[in-house]
Amino acid sequence: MSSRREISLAERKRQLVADELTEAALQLLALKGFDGVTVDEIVTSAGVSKRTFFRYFASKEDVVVQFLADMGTGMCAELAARPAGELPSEALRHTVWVPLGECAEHSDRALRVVQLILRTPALNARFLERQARWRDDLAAELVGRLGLDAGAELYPRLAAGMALNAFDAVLHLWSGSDGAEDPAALTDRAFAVIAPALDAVVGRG
Amino acid sequence: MSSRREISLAERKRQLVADELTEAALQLLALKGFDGVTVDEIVTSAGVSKRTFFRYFASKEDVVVQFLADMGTGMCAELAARPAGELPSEALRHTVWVPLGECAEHSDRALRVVQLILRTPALNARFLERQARWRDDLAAELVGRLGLDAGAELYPRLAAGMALNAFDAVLHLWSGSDGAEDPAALTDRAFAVIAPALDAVVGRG
DNA sequence: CCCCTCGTGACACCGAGTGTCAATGCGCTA
DNA sequence: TAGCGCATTGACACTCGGTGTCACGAGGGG
Repeated sequence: MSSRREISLAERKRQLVADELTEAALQLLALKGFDGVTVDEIVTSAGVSKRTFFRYFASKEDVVVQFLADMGTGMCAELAARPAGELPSEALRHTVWVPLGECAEHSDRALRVVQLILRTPALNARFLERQARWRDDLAAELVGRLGLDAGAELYPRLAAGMALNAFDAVLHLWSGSDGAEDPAALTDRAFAVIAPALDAVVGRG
Repeated sequence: MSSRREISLAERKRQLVADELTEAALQLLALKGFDGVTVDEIVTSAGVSKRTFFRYFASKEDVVVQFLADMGTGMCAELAARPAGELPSEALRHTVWVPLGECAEHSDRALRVVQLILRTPALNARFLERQARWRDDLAAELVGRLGLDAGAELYPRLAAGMALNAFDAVLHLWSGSDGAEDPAALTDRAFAVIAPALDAVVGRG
């Protein structure tokens, strides 16, 4: 009977350590910048060993970028959940709004993290890597969604790329304005620009 | 009178060392993969010290990505050189074709390098970083080109992003097909998809 | 009560990247 | 031709990110 509890307990312990680590890391990184903080400082502040840090995060960048990990899966799930008949531009706009809405919600912490990521080359690179993975997932979802044959590999990839491109632009403008700009309005304006390309395919076939 | 010659000689020596380094690196990397080769192996093969390597390249990734360095400046120059009245989709299609055409030209070496970059996460990340810089440059060029005011920051960024997105998609398909796909045809098809969004702005104002 | 497993810390180690300094080569000038 | 100045290089030590290994302790099951 303890197997369920044991797993749950272990899971909670893991989560506890992970939270402690991210908390310590985010505080130090926001204070001294990404390159100004060593992993040893982080683990000393969190009270664990360096080896343990790398058991929880694959790299020093990961402790920041992991913060946005579930956004990708959330986006893909949202796209899968959109009604079948919806226009691509509408479906993708809602899809991209999932992580953006989260940012707007806890704008206090999210803004600092996003600004740290966008102004730190190493973090930005990791972020772009992650976006590339999201794009592939969204493209695959689009193929199934629109019933395209496997030969038409160009449109889904471009459509997913355009959506994430809009996502990226909104994030930059929001971060650059220190949160003054409204993400929802920016998203609407961005999708107004790209919608003609997104929806042209349904008009042609 | 020797100042010109001296500079020229020094320049040529620098170029010689750089070429030797990239040559040795590319050969080893193509053979054993990015993570399977250390910088020490490269410099031993090239006959210089490790310190010298890092005087020529900022990082181990750079020795590969630098291979595509002038592509960015070439693209920006091409966009600046396009006729003023040209539609954005046309101007950007020619812009993106500059690096693609180079790839198609020396497809033997370019293909191996591109494949190495796209399948190596660390190299891919650097490549995406570089693309982000290109996107900013292209966006700035578009602002001047279309006479947009500084307030409309959304369209130029999205347009440049879409163009580079198409560039990236073409590169992936070309690389994934081992060079079998025709880059020119892929580029045309990709821009046929995104053109409605690219040119909508001139129809509206 | 013993065993087994899992998480952790400690330690050594590798590889990327940097700072520093001495030596070398080369053009220039007296 | 001798000497000066500048740029490039090699050698070395060092920091830091990241990994492999092992021994230890806690906790749970037989």
